[in-house]
Amino acid sequence: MPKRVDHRERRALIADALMRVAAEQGLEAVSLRHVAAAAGVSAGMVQHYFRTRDEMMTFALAVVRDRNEARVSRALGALGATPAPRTLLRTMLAELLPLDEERRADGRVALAFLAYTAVRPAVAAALHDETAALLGFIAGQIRAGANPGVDPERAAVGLLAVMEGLGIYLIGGHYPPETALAALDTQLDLLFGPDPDRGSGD
Amino acid sequence: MPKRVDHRERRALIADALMRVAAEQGLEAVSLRHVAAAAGVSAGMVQHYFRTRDEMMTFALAVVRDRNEARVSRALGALGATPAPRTLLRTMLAELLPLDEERRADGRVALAFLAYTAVRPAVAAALHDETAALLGFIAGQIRAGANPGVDPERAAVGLLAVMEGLGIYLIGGHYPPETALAALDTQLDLLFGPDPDRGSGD
DNA sequence: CGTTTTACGATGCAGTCGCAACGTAAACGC
DNA sequence: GCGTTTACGTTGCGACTGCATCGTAAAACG
Repeated sequence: MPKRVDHRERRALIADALMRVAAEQGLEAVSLRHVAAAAGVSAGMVQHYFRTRDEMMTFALAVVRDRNEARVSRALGALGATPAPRTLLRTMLAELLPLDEERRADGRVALAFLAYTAVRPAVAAALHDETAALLGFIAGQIRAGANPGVDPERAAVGLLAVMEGLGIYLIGGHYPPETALAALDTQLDLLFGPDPDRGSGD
Repeated sequence: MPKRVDHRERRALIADALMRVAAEQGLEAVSLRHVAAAAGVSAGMVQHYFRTRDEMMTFALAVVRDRNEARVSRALGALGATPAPRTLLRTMLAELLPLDEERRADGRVALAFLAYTAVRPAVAAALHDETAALLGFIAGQIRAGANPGVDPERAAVGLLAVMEGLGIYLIGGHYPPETALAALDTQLDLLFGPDPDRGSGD
């Protein structure tokens, strides 16, 4: 048994198991023993890499955020340089929507963490900056390309809220992915005017 | 000690304590003993009115929904007969937003239940009809008063998602109530055109 | 009056929890 | 070579969990 192991790899392995447990049974089912079992390792090993459950949770929360960030930057990277603002926003927001089962699973975990942080203000504070930055970015894109007369800051808040809300309802299975995408495009139509690349309807 | 007590009253009392616990510490802190302590009664009494924890949870979930419904119908009732669609929607959606601490507390509980039902599909199914009905109602209002060219169904999905998303960010404290209200009004502006009753800005 | 029903409070039990403590085997530093 | 460090696996403890059970007091019913 080698003495030197990659800590990051092990922690990622465990966090992965944690997210599987959380996605299937919720955060309250996330215990040392459950996560260890899901990862196929001993409880002692989990304890070796995360000294407390809180530490494990915090790490997993960071993983969730990193995954989303990676998804977005990958999607945006495939877009080529200087895409149109509308295209950029649509790509980014659609990527953040839980449209397939993989993202739905991640979405369930993210939702669980949302409720988790809602009663732990100290943890939640770390997310404010992220939202503010995202809002600023979206506002910039809107300013660059949207109809005159729309307030970029306000429209950005609305657009991000649409994405978040659509995600919630998708996770709950209240409507199919197509409905969410249609609503997203409708929202973009409202801000940018009808998309010339798409028939104004379906 | 009277033999005859109002079961509904007792259950409401307990559910109220449950919601206080859930709002402050999350659903995972909701245990027989905690709820009993918060309600100032014995654990045995809680067990007398709710035979299982699940039964208690289900009841509390219903209470959350009833509260929102009551809030909305009260707000709409104060609006007089046949209000303008835009006014009606704005009143309804603003009422559902967690703008004050009372609604924020309820919102935290609702968010916790959202994550709770996300891993209990059977419970979640009951919410689909509610969303569908709400969507239908909103679409009707949009059809009645919005700009021509907007698809009522799609716009309804977007509008409801905006409300939900704004609520999430408000609960997280990502921005103040005014920002959320401004975004809501901006959204309504997009659908109905600028509100003549309000200066197109602040 | 007595009996039944309702409304609890108290206790106990099996299971799970986080976490500390301990033991051990393997690799590195010397 | 040997001691130290790292990487675990195992065990156990105290606290908590949901829930069943039991006892009891009081009101309703006959």
